[in-house]
Amino acid sequence: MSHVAVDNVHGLEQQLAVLDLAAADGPGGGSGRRYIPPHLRNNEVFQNDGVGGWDAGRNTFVNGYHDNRLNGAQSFNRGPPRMERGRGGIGGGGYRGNRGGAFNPINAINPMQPMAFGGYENKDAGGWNAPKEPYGSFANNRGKSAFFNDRGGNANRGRFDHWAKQTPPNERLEHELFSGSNTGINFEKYDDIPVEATGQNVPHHIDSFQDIEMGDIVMSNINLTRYTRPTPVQKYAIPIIKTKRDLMACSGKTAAFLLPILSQIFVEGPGEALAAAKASGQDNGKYGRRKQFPISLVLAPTRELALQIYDEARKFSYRSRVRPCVVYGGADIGQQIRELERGCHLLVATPGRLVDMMERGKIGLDFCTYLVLDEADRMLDMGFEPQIRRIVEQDSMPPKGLRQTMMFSILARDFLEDYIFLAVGRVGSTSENITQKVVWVEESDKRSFLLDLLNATGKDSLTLVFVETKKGADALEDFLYREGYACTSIHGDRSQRDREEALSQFRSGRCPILVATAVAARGLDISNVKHVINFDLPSDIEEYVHRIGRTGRVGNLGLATSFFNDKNGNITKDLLDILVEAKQEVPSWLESLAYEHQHKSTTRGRSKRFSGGFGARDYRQTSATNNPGGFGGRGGRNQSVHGGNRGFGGGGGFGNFYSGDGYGGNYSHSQVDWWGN
DNA sequence: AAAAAAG
Repeated sequence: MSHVAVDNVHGLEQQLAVLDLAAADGPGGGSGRRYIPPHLRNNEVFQNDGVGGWDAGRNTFVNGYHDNRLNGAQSFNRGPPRMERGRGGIGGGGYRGNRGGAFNPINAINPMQPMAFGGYENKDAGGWNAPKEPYGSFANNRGKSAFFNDRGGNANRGRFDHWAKQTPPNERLEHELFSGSNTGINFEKYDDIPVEATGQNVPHHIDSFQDIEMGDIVMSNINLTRYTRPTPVQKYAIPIIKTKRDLMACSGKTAAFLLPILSQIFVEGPGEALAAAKASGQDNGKYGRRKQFPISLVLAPTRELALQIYDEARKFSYRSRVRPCVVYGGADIGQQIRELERGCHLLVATPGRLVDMMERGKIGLDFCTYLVLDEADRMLDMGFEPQIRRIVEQDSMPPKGLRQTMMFSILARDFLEDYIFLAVGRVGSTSENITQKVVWVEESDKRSFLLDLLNATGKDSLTLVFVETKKGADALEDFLYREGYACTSIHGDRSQRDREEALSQFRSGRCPILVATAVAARGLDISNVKHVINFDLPSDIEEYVHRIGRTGRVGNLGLATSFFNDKNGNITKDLLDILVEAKQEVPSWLESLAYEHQHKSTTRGRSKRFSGGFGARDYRQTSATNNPGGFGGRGGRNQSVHGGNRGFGGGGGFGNFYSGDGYGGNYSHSQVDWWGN
């Protein structure tokens, strides 16, 4: 049980200190001279249309949600969601509420600053624009009273400020949540990671968690998790999200979005969502009781990842009134429904189960103003597009611009509005803290080669073995088991219970060898994986990068060994690129193979997802065209720009994204996978 | 010739 003194002295001065107020042309500025990456150019915000998004409907807010749901077409009339209200800044508009205002020089002042003038004099804007920062010095009372006045006398509304107060500690829960600590993290490595943010009015990044006011609850939980300093993504993402901007980032640690979202929820309270949930509780509809209206939704591609995010959310919402929930397939839905019914403010979900829940009337997204798509590219690859559109666009979720959307991948800008693009160099993928080895191993030799590797590995270090098929995973696990190794496996044909059991046995070290399919490649954060073995190489380089990213986490050293043979021709070139980029040893045979392969294959098609209307192609085509400055391109080398998660070379800056030598030659990724998809 | 996710 630890007590954390949160030093509120940091408030405004600290924030001002980190703001680059003087530099209108700097990262915080909005000068027209600033480079606007092509993927942002068509954004309506830059077209100065001066039409205020929901302004038209602003006065028609009717202090309730029932009305809105009946006339779905007029969703703008439901009144601005929470995030719009405090949008403040000076000069009234607030960033999104006044699109033309993006070019107003006054907005060059960083919106992160909790300014309290502006919204007040404007009667019309009053309630929404008045900051309600309980932490911001002078914003306090005025902001709140304006808020209350505007809302009328709904009793529920008045309670929101309690959400910023810590609830009493619970020793047992605290131990459960925080005892598995992260140890041995080499944070120094982080400081080398380059980050580039593009977009209008990019808030200044923070250098420590104390640099931005996140409130007692969040700060206390940060301390309990022993996160000493923010990762590069967090340094940038936290202020961006706190200033209510949409965000697209190549990679993200869960905390990069959870911390600022929770912090905002604590500040702003449940708003309509609470009222709606309460009303729903009294309304025994067709499907029974209680529809929940989460304030924030996090979508993830795999069940295990959803679970992991949920676990993090539980930590960061400890001692608060926010109740996180998770829903995913393969588990008892009744149990999940009962959990939901106990209250759900932040929902983590896999798409399929969420749609199910929505259809059962258990979840309403009407007041979901924070949407996170984790591993969005992966979800689209996996064919979740219809379900995601169903969730995001074809139901009651506030439209973009009225909600805040954070996406960790570079696809699907359909869902974003006036966003900031964060390009973050990777830690622990192709960076130098992973030693990547590629060895030529014929199919028939793989097993014995694997045994050699396992024998050479220390008994207590974790080894993750990737195979390409579920069948292959079972077979290899059997084999290893018969050979006397403590191992387990995870793949999509195993029951959810077995999957979770396998993961926990692996994590705990009871089974230090895990044989896995792609299900375990992304996002899973298992500390202490010393060795990733690609028993079968994937056909997609992105998948490769994610797999090896399971080792060398958070600055630790890791080893990745890949078995290569003539079945892996399709990945040769990209693999070579990755090795070079990460300054790894390149076997000479791989180099010559890549050369041959390049001259063999002539026309390459595009994979499905490039034609999916998500703007992905636009981005990819253009992303390599310009170097926004500061991170010199590498010129000459033909880097693949494929895949948002292929950040930037370990120490090499931003070469492969903004190669500076034009689009054409950079587009080298094999667009057709092994199965011609 | 596959994996993932709803059941």
